[in-house]
Amino acid sequence: MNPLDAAGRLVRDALGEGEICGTCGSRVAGLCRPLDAATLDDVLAEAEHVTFAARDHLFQEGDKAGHVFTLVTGTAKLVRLLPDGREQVVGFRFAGDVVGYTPSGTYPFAAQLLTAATVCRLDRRRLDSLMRSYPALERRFLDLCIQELTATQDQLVTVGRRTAEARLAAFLLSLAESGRQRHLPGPVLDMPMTRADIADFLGLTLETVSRSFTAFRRRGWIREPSHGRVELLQRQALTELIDGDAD
Amino acid sequence: MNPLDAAGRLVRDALGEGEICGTCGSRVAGLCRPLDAATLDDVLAEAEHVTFAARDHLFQEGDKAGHVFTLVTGTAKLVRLLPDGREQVVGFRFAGDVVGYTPSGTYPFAAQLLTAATVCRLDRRRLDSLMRSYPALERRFLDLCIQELTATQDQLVTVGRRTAEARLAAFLLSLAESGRQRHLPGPVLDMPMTRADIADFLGLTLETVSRSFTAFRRRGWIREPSHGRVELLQRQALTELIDGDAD
DNA sequence: CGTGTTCTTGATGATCATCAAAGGTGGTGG
DNA sequence: CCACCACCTTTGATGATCATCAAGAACACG
Repeated sequence: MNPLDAAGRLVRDALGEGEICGTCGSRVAGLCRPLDAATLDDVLAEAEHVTFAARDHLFQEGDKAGHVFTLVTGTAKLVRLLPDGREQVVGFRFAGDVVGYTPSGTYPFAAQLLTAATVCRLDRRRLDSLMRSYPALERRFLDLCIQELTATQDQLVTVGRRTAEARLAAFLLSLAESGRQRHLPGPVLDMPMTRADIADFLGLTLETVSRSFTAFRRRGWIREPSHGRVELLQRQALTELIDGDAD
Repeated sequence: MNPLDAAGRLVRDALGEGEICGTCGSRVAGLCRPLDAATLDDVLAEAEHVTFAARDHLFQEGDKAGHVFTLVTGTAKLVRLLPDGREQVVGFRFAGDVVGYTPSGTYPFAAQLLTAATVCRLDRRRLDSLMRSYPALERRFLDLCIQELTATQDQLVTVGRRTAEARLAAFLLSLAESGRQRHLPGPVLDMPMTRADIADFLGLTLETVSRSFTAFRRRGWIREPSHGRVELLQRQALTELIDGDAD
């Protein structure tokens, strides 16, 4: 299970890819797909299409949960804050993923963009009434949520029981899996997150992450052709590190 | 958020407590409450009432997900296995909690009992057809799942960013919160898990957990009147450890 | 071209894992 | 009822992993 994007991916897979959104001209949000054409129009009339700059927040932890977002382009991190100001990244979200659905009144984490992005934003009350009309939509969210729960449990295993290098290996492989799920071809992966973001995701310091990257590079396991990109040259080695370095 | 039992607790809170199950004579499973009397009878006719011994498994990781369980009495741990045989405990479940709902075909983790237990077991297909008839039931599961997701994210923060003692403090406080939610009065908490179970939950070794318990005892923060019980004498100190020791 | 951010690398030390052994507790059967 | 045994817990000694502190290099951006 891929801790990075199981949630969004599930919707995407279940709903099909590559659809063109009648309203915003980009790939249809995972949310809309199970609706018939008339209702789809209805929903999309309500959905706003907004652009954000890198580092903007879609919402802060504790904000009133007024919207559900779908990333059309760009990447975001989901962050929980600690009392002392440090952060734990609880997940990353990519183009096509749904962000910010919660039945409670406030968001339990912040969503901050790593890149400039365009999002489809749907009013929360509108979605709730849609869910009442279309139980299939609710079912979709349940499936999505359980996938995400499973992914978070996987991440708990990684953070709780693996060495620094094994954690990074798990991260890189999940990043590759995430790209594969989005049908992104080619061996080179986009990696818009900084070493600090990765460290906050893996429960490490940025120095340790950097050293692990260096180690992988020196061993010829990965290549970084440019800033923000990686290529996995020895997946087998990364996999063995995860399975074996656990003891 | 309490990582121990948010899932079960939510259902319990939403559905009320202390109901007597017409079929099994014990507190009604959270699942059944939103149903009208006729349907409730219908469901309970299908539910089996089973007893297990301590250390029995309700199911193993990867088993076909044939049933949903509600703990009537007893405590269970939810466990993911690593390739080398070590475990990560992803949660604990107490009387009244629901265990083992997953939309996928197999359980993503094992559920092993810490104590002897009685459970209400409901066939998965039966539940699915019920959910089709009663969207409110599905909604219940969605709320429950998001609560559990939030709890798991909290646990990720604890395991990823806190010291050994702060992790144990967080565990003890969540145990107390869990007892409070179940309306268990009195200052002394049941703690049926071993040091090894706690270690596997917190991403530590059992020795480190034991040393932290000893440290708390010496400082007068906790008391263990007997095996399997704790009393928190200085919650304030435990809370400050969590908030402050994070840096 | 300069400035701020990110990344790398090194030196040092703290936290926690590991290895080891002994004391405690509960359960079982003689 | 006692004794034995398995399991759990505690405590100590040692060392590895990773955090911290520090400084310089590479890079992006204006």
